[in-house]
Amino acid sequence: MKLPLSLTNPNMASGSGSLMWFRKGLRIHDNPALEYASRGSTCVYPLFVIDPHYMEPDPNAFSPGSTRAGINRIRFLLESLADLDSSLKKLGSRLLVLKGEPGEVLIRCLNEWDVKKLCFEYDTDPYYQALDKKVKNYASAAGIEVFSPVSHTLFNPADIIEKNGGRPPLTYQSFLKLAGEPLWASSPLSVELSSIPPVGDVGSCEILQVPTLKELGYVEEYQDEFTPFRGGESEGLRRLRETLCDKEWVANFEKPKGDPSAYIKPATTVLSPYLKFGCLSSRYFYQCLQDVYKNAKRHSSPPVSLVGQLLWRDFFYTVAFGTPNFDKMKGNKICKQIPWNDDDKLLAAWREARTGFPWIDAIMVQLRKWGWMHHLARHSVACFLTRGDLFVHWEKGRDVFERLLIDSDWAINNGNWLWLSCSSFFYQYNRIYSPISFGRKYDPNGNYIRHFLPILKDIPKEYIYEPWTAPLSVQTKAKCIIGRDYPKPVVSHETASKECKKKMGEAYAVNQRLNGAVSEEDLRNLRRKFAEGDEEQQPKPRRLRQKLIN
DNA sequence: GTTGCGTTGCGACG
DNA sequence: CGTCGCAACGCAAC
Repeated sequence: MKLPLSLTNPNMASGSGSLMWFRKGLRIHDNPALEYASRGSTCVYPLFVIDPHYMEPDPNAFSPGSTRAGINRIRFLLESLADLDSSLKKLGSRLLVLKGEPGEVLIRCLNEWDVKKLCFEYDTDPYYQALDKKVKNYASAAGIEVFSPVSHTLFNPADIIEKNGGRPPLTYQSFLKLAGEPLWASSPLSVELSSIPPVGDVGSCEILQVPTLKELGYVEEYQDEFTPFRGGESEGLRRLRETLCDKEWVANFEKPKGDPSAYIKPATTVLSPYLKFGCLSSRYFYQCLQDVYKNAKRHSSPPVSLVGQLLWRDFFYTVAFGTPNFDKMKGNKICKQIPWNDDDKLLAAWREARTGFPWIDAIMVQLRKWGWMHHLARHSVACFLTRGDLFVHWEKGRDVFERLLIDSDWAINNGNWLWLSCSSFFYQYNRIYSPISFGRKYDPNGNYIRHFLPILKDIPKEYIYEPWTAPLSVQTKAKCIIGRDYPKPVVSHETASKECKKKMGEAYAVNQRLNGAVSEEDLRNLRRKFAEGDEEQQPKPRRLRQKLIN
């Protein structure tokens, strides 16, 4: 589609055009790349490339969505793009949407369009590191200036790593010390942009509108509940302003004190998806929080305060950037080598919300339907899957979160799975969240469970966290027979958690003895040892035992 | 080598 | 609601 003449630049031949490449950073406010692209340019091409792998339906995925993302996050992204387009239009521009492999599309655009400057936000994720290198090399060789500022995080991860002698800090406290105050802490950020130069001639490129889910090929889903969180900068800023209204709450926020079972009004800001896509600038958020603190009698501090949460985000970005194979166990220097089991049945039960533990299953339903759940709820299910009960590999759980969360962020998601599985950062594997009592402590009546698992809605509160203990008469009356209408628990928490602790202890001992250089064979030996331990507890029939030995 | 500390465990007790 | 014992990890500072 050709653009209307009014949006093309008549002085193209003699002009200096800029290409503003949006990826994350889907915002107008505090966007240094966009600002630089606009300054002194006769035309600006604001571009977003739709990568079919990320956006188009994959019928083989375990949930509705593409190969890489669940439908809730795709929807959030489309809403963010539509909002960005509408904001750009108010400034005399528009969003140019193209489809294809992003690197190839970019290079075609650089070739065809009048571009002297290529501007995009710097990104530390491995995917973008590889992609950007390719694009940067091409642009430089073509004599195009590349401007790629750090504006997604408070600090430049590379600076922190350099300050620490080339290694990323591995504790939050050491990160805080290195980081200090950000340089821009008390200087004004560019929050308003009054206009953007018009879009230049797009030649033969086929420019699309921001597509709808339907246009991407998604049929109307049977899902009865979608994420209640709408994407976009406007919505992110609205949510921020709404949060900031309650100054008392903002000033005294303490993360661990939040209620994971609160879903009508979540106990946290739910700004994470906006930060993830850069609909909200973390730096602007930081400055708003400092403003509130300045005028408050007292306020909380990192790590538990709201500013502390932004610093956690930077902490994980920094460690992730400075750690090769951060998203894997093998080849990851900071990750304990643990012989996780490979039980796809247990994984599926967890993923499909049929572990038989209502607290765990309700959280997994909320994840599926909303793409968001409270931080402590994430802890509960992550601990349960890995070191707490099922002893399934954290990478498997990470994959499920990465797909389904609307706020899933490569560095933070991997960092938290390393944390919760006691593979890195946190090592007190005795501290296990109980799938029964942890939720009950916040929500004794089980309202959260009743909402997300309506099959259990008439189970009396005495049994709602462990319905398999309810007498059959109670189950009948509640129209929910355990084992028929709702599953029996996949494990006994008491014995499973005890086993997990023992396994973690033995795995830790091997890691210590070999100073982290644990081989494939060492892991196999541990697995064999664990299997023998299992047999002692529950002797298998001789036939089966023979089979195991062979 | 020792000590103190670490965003968010559980259960008992007051 | 807070404190304690439980059992006990690795990292960082000394």
